[in-house]
Amino acid sequence: MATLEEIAKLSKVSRSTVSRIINDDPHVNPKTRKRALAIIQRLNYHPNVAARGLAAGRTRILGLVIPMGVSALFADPYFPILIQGVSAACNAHDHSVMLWIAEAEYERRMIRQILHNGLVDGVIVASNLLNDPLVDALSKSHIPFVMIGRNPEKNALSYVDIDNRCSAQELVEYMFGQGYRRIGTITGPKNMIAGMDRLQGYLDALRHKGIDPEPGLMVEGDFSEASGRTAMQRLISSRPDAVFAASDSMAVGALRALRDANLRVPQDIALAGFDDIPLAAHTEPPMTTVRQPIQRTGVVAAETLIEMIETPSAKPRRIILPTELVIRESCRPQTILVAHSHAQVR
Amino acid sequence: MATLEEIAKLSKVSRSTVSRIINDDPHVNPKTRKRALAIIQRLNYHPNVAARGLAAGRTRILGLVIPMGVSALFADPYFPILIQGVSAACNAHDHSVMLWIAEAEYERRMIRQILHNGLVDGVIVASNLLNDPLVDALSKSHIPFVMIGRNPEKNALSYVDIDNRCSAQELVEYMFGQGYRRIGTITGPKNMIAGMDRLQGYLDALRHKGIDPEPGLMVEGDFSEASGRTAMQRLISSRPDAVFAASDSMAVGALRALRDANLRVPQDIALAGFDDIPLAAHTEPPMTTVRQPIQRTGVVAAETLIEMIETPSAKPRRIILPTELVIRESCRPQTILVAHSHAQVR
DNA sequence: TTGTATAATGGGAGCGCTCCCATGAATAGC
DNA sequence: GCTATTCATGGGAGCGCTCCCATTATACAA
Repeated sequence: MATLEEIAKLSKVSRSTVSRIINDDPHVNPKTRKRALAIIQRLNYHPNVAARGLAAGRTRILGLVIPMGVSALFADPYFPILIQGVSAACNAHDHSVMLWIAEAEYERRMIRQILHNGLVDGVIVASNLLNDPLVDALSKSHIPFVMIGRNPEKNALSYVDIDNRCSAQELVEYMFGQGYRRIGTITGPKNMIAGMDRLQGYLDALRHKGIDPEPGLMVEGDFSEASGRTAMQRLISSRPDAVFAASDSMAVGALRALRDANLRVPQDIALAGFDDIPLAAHTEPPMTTVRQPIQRTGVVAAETLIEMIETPSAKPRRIILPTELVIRESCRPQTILVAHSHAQVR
Repeated sequence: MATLEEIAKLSKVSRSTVSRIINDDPHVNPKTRKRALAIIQRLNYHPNVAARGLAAGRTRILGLVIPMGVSALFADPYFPILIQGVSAACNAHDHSVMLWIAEAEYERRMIRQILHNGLVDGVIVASNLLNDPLVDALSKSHIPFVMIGRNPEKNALSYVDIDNRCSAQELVEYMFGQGYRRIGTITGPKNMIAGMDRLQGYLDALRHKGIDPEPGLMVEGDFSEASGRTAMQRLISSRPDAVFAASDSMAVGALRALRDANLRVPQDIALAGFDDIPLAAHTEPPMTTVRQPIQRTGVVAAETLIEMIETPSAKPRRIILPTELVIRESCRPQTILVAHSHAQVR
């Protein structure tokens, strides 16, 4: 494995000059640069990342932390797509990504490691939990980081998010617009911000319509398909004419519960989800939902973080990405049902 | 951020002694060790990974490379679960994982980076392509690596895999045992080893039964749901009484095609898949399939790699993990159909 | 010509660690 | 009691880079 010094010797210049060349320093004679570059190419030289990190304090590595309360989280394609976005952006900006899947068991050690081993230039925290100890530790440190999903208690931190509340409100108002009146909801878990925001959006829509929320029409789930199914089974007795599930996975579960109960969608009970996972377009009937730009979220988070690392400034960056209401057949009065329309509003 | 030297000063010993302590070297007086350990704890000291990597040539970081021909690969939960397995094993063995999602666009640069930047101690390659240039490059280097899925052309390399061929054969023979006679197959793509092996298993089962393969009963897919659907549409005209799809995702697509054609499963055409993704248990009817231990594959790959790094030896490790035939309702003659049985053989 | 910017380059120091060798103290063997 | 042996520890060198300062070469104005 070649070193700077070897390249220097072969190109008959000093170590320093070669260093300037590989770091795109303008203070190098073009002829010298060209000559050295040829040698670099020929020897397939790549600077040693560890040495670079040690000397410059910069590694071009971003940390990505994914929570892992339940391993079932990976049944949902959200995190895989997010990871892919982060990775793509890192590739494009010549960075690498270090992945930590946070198992509670190793959490404390992992936090210490992330904070103190000096390997990553910054961290993306895809934890949407309230009170994440990693976020606390990180904000006390000087390491740049961005969260995926904002935290209402820590509004002074950088984040990339969507407007869960407004998006949910918009969807539920669309459902009202379709003529549904008794709209129930399957919520996300209480300790997850996104879930609570979507519930707020649902409540906003009801209030707007002058309708009092009914406890029997609001059942808690945990974003999983299984929980959606159970929740729907309980909801049926309250006789809603439509149900808004706070995630597509739960909506799919709900769909199954309705099929088991021999109820037709949307004729007997209409259904809508949230996320627009790939499956949502292929359920029977296809699911009306809110598309959130998952991959884009990853890309923007990585790019924002790199920017923060390169041009440090005190002020946190708060980014809200737009969502899109996706209208399909699961939530449409029978009379205007057209086969597989993919019209989208907003 | 504390350094070794600082810890040394505070504990009134030398840098070397502290280094021995954090590396569990036995040649240290227990009292000295205890004293220094207290300081280390108090200052929350963690050795700098870059410095360590530079000095010792070992970083305790494993690289994980995932191919990314189609971004749709992530719709399938295979890779997420694999990643999780690798990550879990790394956590347990105090290693970290560097994730590279190989986009063709950056492939060459990525290969160089992996090989030459000296950051990872070893690499796990989850590419099941024939002729992966990364595998070529890696085998010319001295970097330890293991492949997920073996490569028939490079049998001298280390890998973790399942026996795709035998598992497929066993499944198809089970289908014959259920009384089906005209069994078709939807294969994986031609350049993927796992797909070709499963096709071989199908052919083995036919030969065993003395049945000549029929071109019209073998249609190529690409492991995706969409391709399964298309393939099934073409298969229908050949009038099979059962179809073996080389992945559950394709089986799900096939199921949709059959539903569209108003054919019942398993009464009109029986269906079986491969992988046992979570969805397979929840299709209508639930899917008969072969369960492969995906997470376990990741764990074993990581552990094997760590072992290879720690005790280098010339000989490659080849590991085949067991699979399990999972019998559900999609492939069972109507007469013996019982609701939601989860019996499993082998 | 002399002086003074400016460009191009070289070399030392040092990032935080590990590894090796040297040293001194304690213990054992005769 | 004196030399071997073991144990505990210290300090130098060096991993491959970046950063800073010094030096030399070149250009341009006075």
